Amino acid sequence: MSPPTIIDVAHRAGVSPGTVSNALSGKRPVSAATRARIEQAIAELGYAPNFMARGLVNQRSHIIAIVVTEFRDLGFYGYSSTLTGIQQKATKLGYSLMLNFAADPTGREVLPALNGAKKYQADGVIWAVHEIEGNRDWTASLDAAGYPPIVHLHTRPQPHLAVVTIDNRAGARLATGHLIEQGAKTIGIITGPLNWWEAQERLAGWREALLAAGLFADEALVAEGDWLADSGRLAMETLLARNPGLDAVFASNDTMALGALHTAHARGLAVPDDLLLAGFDNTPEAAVYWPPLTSVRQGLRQMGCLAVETLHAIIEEQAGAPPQIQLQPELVVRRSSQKTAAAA
Amino acid sequence: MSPPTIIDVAHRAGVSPGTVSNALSGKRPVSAATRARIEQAIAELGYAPNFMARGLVNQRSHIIAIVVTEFRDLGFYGYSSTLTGIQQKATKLGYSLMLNFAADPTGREVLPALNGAKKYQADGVIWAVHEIEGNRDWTASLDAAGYPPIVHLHTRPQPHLAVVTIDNRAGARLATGHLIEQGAKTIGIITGPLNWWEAQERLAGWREALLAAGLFADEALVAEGDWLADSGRLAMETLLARNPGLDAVFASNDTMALGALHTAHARGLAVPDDLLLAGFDNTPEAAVYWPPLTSVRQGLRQMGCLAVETLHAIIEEQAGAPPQIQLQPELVVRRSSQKTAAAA
DNA sequence: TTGTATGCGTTATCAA
DNA sequence: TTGATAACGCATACAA
Repeated sequence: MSPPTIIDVAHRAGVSPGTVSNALSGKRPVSAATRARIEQAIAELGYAPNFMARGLVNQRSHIIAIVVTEFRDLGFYGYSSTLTGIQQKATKLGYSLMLNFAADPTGREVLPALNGAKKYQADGVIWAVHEIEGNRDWTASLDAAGYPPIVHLHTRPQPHLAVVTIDNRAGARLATGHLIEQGAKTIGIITGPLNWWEAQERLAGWREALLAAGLFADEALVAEGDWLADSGRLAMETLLARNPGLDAVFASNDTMALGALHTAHARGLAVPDDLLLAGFDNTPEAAVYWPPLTSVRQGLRQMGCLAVETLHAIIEEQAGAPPQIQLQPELVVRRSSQKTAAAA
Repeated sequence: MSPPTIIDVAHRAGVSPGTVSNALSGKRPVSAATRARIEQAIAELGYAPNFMARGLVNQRSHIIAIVVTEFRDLGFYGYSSTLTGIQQKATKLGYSLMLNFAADPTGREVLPALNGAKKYQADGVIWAVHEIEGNRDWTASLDAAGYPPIVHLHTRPQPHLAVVTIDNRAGARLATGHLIEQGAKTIGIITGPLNWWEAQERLAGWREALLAAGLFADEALVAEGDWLADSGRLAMETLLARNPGLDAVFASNDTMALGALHTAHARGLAVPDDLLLAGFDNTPEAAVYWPPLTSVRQGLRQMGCLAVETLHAIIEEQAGAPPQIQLQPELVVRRSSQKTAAAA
């Protein structure tokens, strides 16, 4: 009843288990005749290797553990896109993926997730929890020995960590700079939760772009959201109430931009004629918002790929100092930010 | 350098490995004194059990493999929501999650994904690939022996399979019936790709509701989309062109409804005053569309929970005949479908 | 080119 | 209540 083992195959093929192992791995030569007999036996028995046993002796599980946070987070556009990139590269390199969940994104309770990876002897970990306040502090105090190597996503580059991330600040500069070029003078920002590193970076990018253009980054132009659409709706209300001359808004993600559009519609404000708008993420839906939304494209799939490649290099001990990779986003211009464009 | 083993702990605590194992599992009594020494040794060494070794002897990996399809699919609202439910229940029952990808959603090439689960001796599989044409046919011919038990999602109930699914037809009936109640006479539908089972079901539900109300389900009222927003935009164009009297549309998911709204805006059609609209999924964004979208809520998180519970029962051999669970969706009414409602 | 023996970390059986 | 030993399925060093 239990699945066939390498011993069953050996028995049926009339050879020793070691020979079957060699035939499968190709590490030692096996004669064509016996190889054929072995392959036939494998086919007849429906044998498949047991990776737990193999991992036990090899000290190599071929598992990459991905750590994300619970609840809504997986629904964020970012995760699914990143996961796709991770999956593709992982498959190519022969890794399987294990999904672990950190109980609380803001929490320091990282050990359960980390131990989840350790339990199954994961070869490496991709830490995809967004940096929020001190929730990366554990990296400094963790006794790295005894834990698999970790590649960090969505966090600020730090010399002692392997990090693959996106230049959020540059992205925000791109979007805000574009709004300035379109003639906007009073440009508000809807930020993410400001205890998120990425939200801070996007805010900083907005500020940098304004200063570079000689505009004043008034605090009244900053409204904090929580990444969700409804908070974008409210933040837009706030911005409009506080800034009579508001002529453009940069929303720190597309979903909040959708909320901002809602408020604009409700107030009878025409986008882009009365107000320019840009978002961040370039979700597939952004192109179909009304009006279509200018947004910042992050190379999330590529980031996933690079994370796996980086991790693989570390696992294979081909990496020197912890790699620091920062991807540059690009701006996708659509109608929401172009006053002069004719309606389609 | 290698992580501490149970033998190291035993050595340090001055007991035998078996005793340490018993102390950890609680399967045999251990004296308080030795237990204390063992726990101290564990803490000092930072010992964590090796589940691969444990799984090898127990023939129980405590792994549940989830099979989804590549690319965009994970971005669909459904998967992330379902995954959350799966994760919560799995953690509660002591399972870890492994993520496998079926190369092609329409393909019959399921063995790679299934073997991915088998390689790591997964205790069970949650097959979350949407049913498309014959992509479930393999279930009939698969030699179940040698594979872990499977619970199927997003597929039609079938006696020989364990299935947890949602009554898509009832959901579509709910939405369409509501549009009829609101006074609509000529109700179009934007379907998903019609080789998807769920798309067919939602179409059937629309048809049933129309017939029940004595309305004619004209083929001209059916426009096929591909679940993505842009296809909703185009389908809406088609419906408007073909049906001059069109006064309501049921979109088979919210994303396509967003596309439909886009077209309505572009054509200067007011929703809900000129045209009623309803969607399916009740994504978090639907409440912030302009106007807020009436939609069908599926209990996806609950579905994920139930899938794990069902699988667990089968693994523990507490299940009799393959369970067939069908969840009932509910309608969430918002402004897009209510002609009489005052604007908020 | 192939067979034999040992060990990976753990649990279970048996004896003490 | 505890210790010794075998076994899980596989890969490898060594012998043939």
